[in-house]
Amino acid sequence: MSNESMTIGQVAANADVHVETIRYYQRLGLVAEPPRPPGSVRHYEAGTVARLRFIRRAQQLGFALDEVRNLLALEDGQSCRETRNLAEKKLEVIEARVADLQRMRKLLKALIAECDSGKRPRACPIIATLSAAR
Amino acid sequence: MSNESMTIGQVAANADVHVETIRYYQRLGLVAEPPRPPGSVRHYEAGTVARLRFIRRAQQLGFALDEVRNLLALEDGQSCRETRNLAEKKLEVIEARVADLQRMRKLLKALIAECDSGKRPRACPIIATLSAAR
DNA sequence: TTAATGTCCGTACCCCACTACGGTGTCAAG
DNA sequence: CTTGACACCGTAGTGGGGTACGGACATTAA
Repeated sequence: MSNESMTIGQVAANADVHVETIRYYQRLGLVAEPPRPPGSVRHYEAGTVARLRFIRRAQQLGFALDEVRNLLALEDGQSCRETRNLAEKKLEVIEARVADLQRMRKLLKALIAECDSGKRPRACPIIATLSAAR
Repeated sequence: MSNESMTIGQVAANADVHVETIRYYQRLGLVAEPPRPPGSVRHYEAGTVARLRFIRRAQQLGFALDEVRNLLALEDGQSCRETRNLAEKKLEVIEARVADLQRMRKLLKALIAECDSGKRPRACPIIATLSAAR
């Protein structure tokens, strides 16, 4: 199934992306476009599937395609330090986002509880609190 | 500075968004467009600034404008019970988002730590992990 | 050998969240 | 009362990340 040579459709099925997405990535230079044998279709090696999975995973980690391009560039360069730095920056972004969400979550929970207690003023106090300048 | 009546430019400066963004939100119905006095410009009350800050904040938390619209409905809503239910749904959304981010965070942290441990085989563990078949 | 399915390729289109442009109207300082 | 910044308004363009379309060619199952 994932032998030496696959069609783009087989690659797509294996990597769980659409054919058009592969072509899109080729246009962006994230995936190589193998030469087309005259009078035939392009043949892809199994490594392409791994590369596509790499892209998907990196995206799931919050990397934009532009950042993924950098990660892919490091794949050959074996520069672990640079890769680590990219990952660390991403980690900071994610942690800040989590902290923000946790604050909002806490607030929502408290406000829902307050709603339930019935001892609220006239208007629902939820957004009044959420809207407060931080 | 944030008195009774402000121009759209003052609102924008206070909320740290562009004037055009306010107009865009008005087109989307996220922000009300006050009546235009004949032969004059529109006047905004200070609450608009809070509303814009709320939108920005919710966006930073990863809510799309469409979801923000629902959040804002809490503010505009009259029925406390409905409001409470919306809040509870949003709480679920937030908790799911936190869980997602925590997964990313954990993975990234582990990978960074592995990088730092120096006992890495040959290749960068981050690249190796991203490359691995799922 | 022929019909169905898949590939190739360019171009166009989609959604989202803005951002820019350009012409006219309003306002306030000098 | 002019000048320059700002407001108004419609329309168009941008960037990210794809998705859809359509005609010509290739491959495969029947």
